[in-house]
Amino acid sequence: MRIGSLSERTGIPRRMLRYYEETGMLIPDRSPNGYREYDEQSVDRALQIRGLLDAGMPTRVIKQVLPCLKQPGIIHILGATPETLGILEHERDSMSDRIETLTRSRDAISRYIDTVRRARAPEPQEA
Amino acid sequence: MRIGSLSERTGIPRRMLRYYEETGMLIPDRSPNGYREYDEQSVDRALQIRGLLDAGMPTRVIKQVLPCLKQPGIIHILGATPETLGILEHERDSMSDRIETLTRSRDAISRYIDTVRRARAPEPQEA
DNA sequence: CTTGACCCTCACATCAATGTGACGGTTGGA
DNA sequence: TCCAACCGTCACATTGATGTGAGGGTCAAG
Repeated sequence: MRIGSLSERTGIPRRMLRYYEETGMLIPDRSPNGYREYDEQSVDRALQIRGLLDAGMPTRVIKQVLPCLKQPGIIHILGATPETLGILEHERDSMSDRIETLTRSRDAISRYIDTVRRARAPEPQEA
Repeated sequence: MRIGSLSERTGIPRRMLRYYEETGMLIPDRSPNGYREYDEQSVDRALQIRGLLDAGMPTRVIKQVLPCLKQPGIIHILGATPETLGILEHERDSMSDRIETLTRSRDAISRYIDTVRRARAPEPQEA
């Protein structure tokens, strides 16, 4: 599919899909006329990128991390230098930290919401 | 304590602590001479802010979310308009999304690391 | 009183992620 | 043929989180 369809299906602006290519995170094929041609997989991949960016992960890291998130067999072990491995481990740990922080905060927010809800609508009210 | 100590104890640059104040996320007292005076609580609070920023949450949102993360009793329900409540719920949901994305990715990375490790350092288990 | 280690504000610089738009090519249908 | 709806690159603008440094107060110890 072309960039417009992918954009529509993912909700990610064209500009950003081009940016993803520029940073090496998501590189599409090219039609003879020069148009970007994305395969079906790109939908998931783009959304994954979107999610990681939203979670504060820089493109530089996403690029390094993405190859591990492929489904079909792990054939790309070859390219794993010890250095890359170290980076990945560090990244895994910092992701765990983020997850913890986010989880703690989210739970606190949830409790807060519940409390307010309970304090506000203990009685049956009429809309 | 003053900004230097807080900076040292949290690892957060002075510049950023001032920025936190500027954005309304962490507002210290002031000594008569104009110096910022932080209380003990500020340590946790600053780290919390740091964590949420790292997790991609913008200051604008952190500012709105922080009041819910206080420990001592929930006396600040009063200021909770239905609008704020809506924002909080939305934020809670988007945090859950981020947590999911991060967790999925982290687990994938972990599996990848394990696989590479195993392929690289054959263990005396079952050859 | 001087010095050194703090602190202040202000303002500009940087960097990554985005927005926006100019200018032009491709293609399919009225 | 011509237009509309796509697509391309290029390049500048913006925004949020930071770095950096200039110019100047505060204060305790020597």
